[in-house]
Amino acid sequence: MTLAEVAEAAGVGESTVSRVLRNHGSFSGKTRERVMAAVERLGYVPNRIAGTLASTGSRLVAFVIPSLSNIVFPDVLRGASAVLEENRYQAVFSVTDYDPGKEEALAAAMLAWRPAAVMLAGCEHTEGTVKMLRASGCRIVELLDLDGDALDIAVGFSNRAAGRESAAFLLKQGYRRIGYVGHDLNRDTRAGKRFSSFCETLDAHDTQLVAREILAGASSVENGRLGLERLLARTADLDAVYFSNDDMALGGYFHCLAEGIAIPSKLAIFGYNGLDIGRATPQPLSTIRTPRVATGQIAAQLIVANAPPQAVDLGFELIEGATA
Amino acid sequence: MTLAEVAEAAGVGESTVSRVLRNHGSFSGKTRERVMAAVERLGYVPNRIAGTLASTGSRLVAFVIPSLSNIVFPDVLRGASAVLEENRYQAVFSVTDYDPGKEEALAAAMLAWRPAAVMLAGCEHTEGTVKMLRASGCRIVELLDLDGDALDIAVGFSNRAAGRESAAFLLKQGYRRIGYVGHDLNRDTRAGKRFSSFCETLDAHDTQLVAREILAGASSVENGRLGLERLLARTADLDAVYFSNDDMALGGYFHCLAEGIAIPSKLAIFGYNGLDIGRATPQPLSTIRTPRVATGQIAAQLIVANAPPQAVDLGFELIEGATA
DNA sequence: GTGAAAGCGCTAACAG
DNA sequence: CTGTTAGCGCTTTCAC
Repeated sequence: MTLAEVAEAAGVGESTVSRVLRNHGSFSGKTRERVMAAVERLGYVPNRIAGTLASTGSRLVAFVIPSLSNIVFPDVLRGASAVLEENRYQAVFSVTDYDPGKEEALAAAMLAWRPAAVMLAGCEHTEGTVKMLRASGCRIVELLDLDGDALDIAVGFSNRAAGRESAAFLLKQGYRRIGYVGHDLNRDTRAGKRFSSFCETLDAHDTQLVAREILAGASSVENGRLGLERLLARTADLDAVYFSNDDMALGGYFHCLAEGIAIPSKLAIFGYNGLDIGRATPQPLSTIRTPRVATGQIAAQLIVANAPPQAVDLGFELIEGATA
Repeated sequence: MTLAEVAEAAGVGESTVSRVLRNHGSFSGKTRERVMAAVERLGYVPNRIAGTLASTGSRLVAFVIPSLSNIVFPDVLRGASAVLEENRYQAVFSVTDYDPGKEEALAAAMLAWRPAAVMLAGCEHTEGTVKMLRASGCRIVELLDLDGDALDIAVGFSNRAAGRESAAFLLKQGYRRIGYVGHDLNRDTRAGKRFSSFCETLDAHDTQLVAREILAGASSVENGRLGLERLLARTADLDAVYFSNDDMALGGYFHCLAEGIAIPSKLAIFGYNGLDIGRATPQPLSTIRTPRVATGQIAAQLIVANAPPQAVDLGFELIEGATA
């Protein structure tokens, strides 16, 4: 079923059908009726592959994301896909597993589809990725990390600022024996940035991080629980623990519940992300809420509008729960 | 940058470049070297849009999923995308928000990209969707619900069986005053199936569901907590509550922790999905673990292998935690 | 307001 | 083993 067949059935030329279907250019009301009737009758579905090839720009938007397990990225996709669908754009994605080499390979594969934009997490990429992206001519959007130079458009917030504010908050609350439980920071560079600026802020207030426990692998509730258990086994006199994110923090929280460790009087817990679940726990989790869905929305809007290069800082919000 | 330019630079014909790049057909080692050198030098990235149009089948796989908030679907995507990436397929997706009408519209939009397969959640679709899908000639994969007639390929398990086994388990454990807390079942038809077969199983054992609380909107931890609170306010003497899924069940669990309701002696809690977080709570959650990632993997494998129509039952596993 | 024709960049016969 | 050629199904001038 092709456009030519529809044209034939409607008794008009191909270009007329094309104009009517895209509602672009001029045609009479009667022509429109006849074309639409034929389309309906034949059950014609335009071929966007052919359309994209023939026209200049595509309406594909490519997402190259580190993970689908970490709810952060589905949240971003969710925000973006709503906007893209409204504007007849199509989202395509692939998952790098936090591997910069894989990111490069997948970005290359994406570019082969000639997307209108490529959206990536963060601003740390291999040289090859950057070069390729730059050469591609398509729009580049870097998400969730404003601590670095943007290639084109960047939407998100500063992870360094998040780490800093977390430290400042814990200090303000009077905690001084602070520990850290995190996941693989080499891969998750945004968590790494939060951690290093957290430590710098402590230093600036003449406080040192007392102990840290870094778990291999991705962040998870189970790793958070295990991490805190290990940390406390080594260092008993902590008064607060900063976690790499809410998943980890929830694990720590559960450990305390299970062991009867009073929160926050005996031990304070602070996370990152502001997941909904943290507001439903017996004690609301103290954390930083990040604009994940909004990041996706804004990023998509900028692409749809073909906005000029820019960095959009959506900020974040410190949530003073009951755990710190 | 086109294939023609590469051919020119390498001093060979276009089809030769095409053959080398796809590693298909025959060519000499020297030709290969020369072509690859030119590709490298020019930074050529093949245009898959053109390639797809010219060849017969595409390597796009379209996912039309209800939600990205419910971790079930990112899990399925995760399993599928790993397999698809290995096989040089590309995943595209859109989100229906559990709206069958939107599913139809989005499926139509997907079909315009002439994907190799369309993957949908469940086997309940509008007549229009079914007709369109059938007419499209592309492979159809229905995921996570085997209780119905499959259009082509189906991968997942029986939600009715899950509801049945959940009820049987609670009865076996001696619970008789059983309640239910769920989210919008009209939209999430799979949760609806679990619930109805849960009730049927109780009936078959001369037990009636004592009370139910259905919350509008999507499942969430907060709704679970709120739902149990409301349910208990109306009906105090329950001994067990079945939740529409683990998110809801965790909310109920948190409510009990917060209110000092002893679990499971005073009230038992049973969920569905087997999320990892349920194993890290102070008491492991009793639930049914579903093969979400595997569903995506198998579905993708069947498409890549161009397998014949079939229904693949991956089953599920009842996890006897400490909450029921 | 409408149609004819020339591509978009690639693949797939088909000769050689 | 390699080059030539004819499309894939659509969009886009450009006449009419």
